[in-house]
Amino acid sequence: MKFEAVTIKDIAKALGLSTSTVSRALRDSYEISSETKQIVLNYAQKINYRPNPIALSLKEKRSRSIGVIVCEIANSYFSQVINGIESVAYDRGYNVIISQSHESYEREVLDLQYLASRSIDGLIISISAETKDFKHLTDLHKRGFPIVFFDRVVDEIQTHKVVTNSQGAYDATTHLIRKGYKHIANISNAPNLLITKSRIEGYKKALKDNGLKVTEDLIEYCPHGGLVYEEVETALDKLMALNKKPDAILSTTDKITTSCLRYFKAKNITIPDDLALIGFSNSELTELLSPPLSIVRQPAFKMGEAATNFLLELIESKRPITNFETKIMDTELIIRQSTR
Amino acid sequence: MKFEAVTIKDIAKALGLSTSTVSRALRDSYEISSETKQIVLNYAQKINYRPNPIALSLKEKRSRSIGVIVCEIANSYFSQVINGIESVAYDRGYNVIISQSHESYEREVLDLQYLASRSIDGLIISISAETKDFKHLTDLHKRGFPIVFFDRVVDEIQTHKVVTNSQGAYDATTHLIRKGYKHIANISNAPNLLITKSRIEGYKKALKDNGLKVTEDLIEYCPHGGLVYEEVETALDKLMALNKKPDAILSTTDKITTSCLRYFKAKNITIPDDLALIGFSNSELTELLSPPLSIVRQPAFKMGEAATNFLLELIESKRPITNFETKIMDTELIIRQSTR
DNA sequence: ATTTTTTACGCAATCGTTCCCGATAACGAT
DNA sequence: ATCGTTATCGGGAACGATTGCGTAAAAAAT
Repeated sequence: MKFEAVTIKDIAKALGLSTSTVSRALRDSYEISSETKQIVLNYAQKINYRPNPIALSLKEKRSRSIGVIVCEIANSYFSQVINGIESVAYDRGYNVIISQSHESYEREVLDLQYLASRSIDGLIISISAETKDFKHLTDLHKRGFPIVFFDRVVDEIQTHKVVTNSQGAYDATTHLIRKGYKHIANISNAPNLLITKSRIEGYKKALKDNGLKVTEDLIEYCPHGGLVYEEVETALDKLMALNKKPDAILSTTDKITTSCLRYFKAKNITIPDDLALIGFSNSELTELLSPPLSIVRQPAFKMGEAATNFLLELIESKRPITNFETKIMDTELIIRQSTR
Repeated sequence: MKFEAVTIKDIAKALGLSTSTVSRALRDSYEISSETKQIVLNYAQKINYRPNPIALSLKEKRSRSIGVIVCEIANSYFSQVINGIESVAYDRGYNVIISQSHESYEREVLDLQYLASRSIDGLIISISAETKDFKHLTDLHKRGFPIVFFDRVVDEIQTHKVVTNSQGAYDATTHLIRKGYKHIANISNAPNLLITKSRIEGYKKALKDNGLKVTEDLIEYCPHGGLVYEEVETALDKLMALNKKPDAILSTTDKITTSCLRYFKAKNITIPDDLALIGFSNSELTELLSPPLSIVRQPAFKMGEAATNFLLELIESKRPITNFETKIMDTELIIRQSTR
């Protein structure tokens, strides 16, 4: 069942004009008499004419839509980022097409192929935890395709980026130390990711600044970003089996944080009595959890806005941009009962 | 900065062929000799040719993309539905463009205008809580535009729909009654929505079936679907100010359920000792909440899949479909400690 | 050897829109 | 009366891809 819409030709035929005249009348060109304009405008209004965006895209070589690739939209952080992206895009007349990589490199490559063949004008991406090879991105980037990274960025590609700093992990760790915890474990995303490195760096620096030793055994990674519960379970099993068990845990992603909570609940480990827990999270439910969770919150919405502004600057710039910016945003530390 | 991609013309020119030959070679037409095919295929591969989907869309009068309008994607239920939509759409070679109404009628109309002018082949929508006038939808529908409703459907538009039945509210209410609660309040979405009516119907039927009286004072509505916390607060204030205070609460949307929890926490009302709470929710954190929440869970992912299959059937059907189906799906009752 | 068929390709229209050129008329200036 | 100017509009190419139709040469049939 096809849906036939009104075209400029229909108007032209009905009014006995040429398509050029109708087109110009609709665009309020000086070349068209005001009477003709009125006739065309009235008729277009009457039959509810809408320009065909596809024809326009073909002509203008731009689709006015941008692609977004994230691992999961059913994740508070990413859905908030997408809200930020959408709000800016909407204001500037762009469509947003969202794809999910589900933390799979293969799927990310497919998503990109799917989006990149000119149906989008630019891309905002947070790479999957699996992604170690960036050829799919560098290829596009080298050919001048506008890309902006956020959250999980790629170091070797020179473009605009939006990230949070290592201060969040630093502050969280410092907070734990001040509360008297001494064996602070860190459970993070895949080790190849820059945000993982950055957050572990913040964690380590806080330890050193407070005269505590860094123990590599206390650092665990989740290669799939905690998307599968079992990898968090394995990591925590290892931590809990240590001779010197941790007395506090810092988790550096949304998904891992709640998985930790699930684990401790299953094992009947009481927080914060047996163990303190603080984690990165953008969920709005953390204060309603048992116990209310101390968290590091990222300015997700603002990060989405910033990334989109960056991308639209790249897309709409007349000449190639070589002066790239990395926007580093502050996190917010919210102390509740899980670290008391 | 524009991004120039390879076209069929570039291949034709480079190989000294016509565009038709190249096109046919790429489509493996029988009219082209196997040697020519090989040459074209190799060259296309080498320069990484991708057909321009916009040109194809213009020619075929279809964009292979579908629009989705929901109130919020940062909502467990809707993000899970979107996952279901995406998985089917992806398999069938369709793009998904997501818009959020933020429970605003005005925004919903704008979103629709934005999407509908032929850049999408069909629409999957759950209308906003504010929407009482359906002209924007009926107009499109009358012109043969494929629309599928889910969750918040529109009665007067004849098309495929995907909903859950009133059994969820019935089961939840029955469960409360069995647990000995006698004054069960109901706090729901906007009264104009069909799902609100259906869920209240299930609630009332359960009361009657168990010999309890329906008290209209115990039913409260949130005109904005609980998107603003204050309306839930107002509703609960009213319920708590009743002479005969409720001893249990049934909330029928995700957002309202967690808002209830937030309210009771703020007021130091203990669940389930002071009051029992059961609510519709698709959040994965409900079992980690304080207390673990009894919930009615909707098969969100499956609903998204079903809606998409319906829509693609409408889109890809050769002749108009007049035999519309409403798929009614079962909810799942999960009992935890908030109703003990 | 001639006709017919097959093979393998090109031409040009098409989708809806814009925009570069022309074209035509009216009008004033010379 | 002729020319230049201006106002107003139409023709047609272009965007990238597909496809019906035409046609040359080669192959097959007569």
